[in-house]
Amino acid sequence: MMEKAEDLRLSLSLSSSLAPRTHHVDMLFHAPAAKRSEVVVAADEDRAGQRGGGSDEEDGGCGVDGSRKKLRLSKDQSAVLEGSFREHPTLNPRQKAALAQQLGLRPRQVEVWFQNRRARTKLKQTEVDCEFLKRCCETLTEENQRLQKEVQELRALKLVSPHVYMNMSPPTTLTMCPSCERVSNSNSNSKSAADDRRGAAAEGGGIVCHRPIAVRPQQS
DNA sequence: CTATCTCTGTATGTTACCTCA
DNA sequence: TTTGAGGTAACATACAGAGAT
Repeated sequence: MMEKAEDLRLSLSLSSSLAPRTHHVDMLFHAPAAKRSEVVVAADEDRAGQRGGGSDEEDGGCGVDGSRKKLRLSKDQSAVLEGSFREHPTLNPRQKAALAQQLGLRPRQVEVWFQNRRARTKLKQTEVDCEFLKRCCETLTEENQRLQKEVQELRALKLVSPHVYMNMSPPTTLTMCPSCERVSNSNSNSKSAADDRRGAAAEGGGIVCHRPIAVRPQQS
């Protein structure tokens, strides 16, 4: 694509003329050849853009001193870009060029806008996901506290009045097979939760697969 | 067919600039 | 007028995939 030795020298001099950006130079030394040429092309493209007398030459790209001037996109430009993004979050080269021409921007600017827009979208989604997981966590914590409390109450009841304990209805809406750890709703199947408990107790610890029993504190 | 190289596009993180309270 | 925070355009870097050799 390019003459690499010349390019490397050129890019080094260009980068040193830019604002202090040490790893730019580092990258030119450490990146594979393909990356170096890519960087050079991108840099040249931008400079060509500002030199080239495009419609945005006053505000696009970097100034002659290497400081980068930031273009503020107009409301109309943003609206068009937004609309385009909604239709397709990624652009093919033709769409990019067409959009750039329509908006009076350089294709590179359109490309950058789409990159940043995708990043913003992803960030927003991450925030939403994070909120959702936080709520899940809170719900589970509450549930856990509720169940712990229930366990304590049952332990106390078992000590005070074992007969009541053995004949009471299932204490929770959730049941779990202790061996396979499947959870299901109770109250719907077994003829008697007390039977289950007795059965489990009879089998010395209650390992009865697929036979839902109420979650119980371990016997001590 | 496989390995390697090159190019291109995308994702992600960072920097610099602008606006506004 | 100054200043700090937030938004965002521009840039840096790593990586993946496709095509060529």
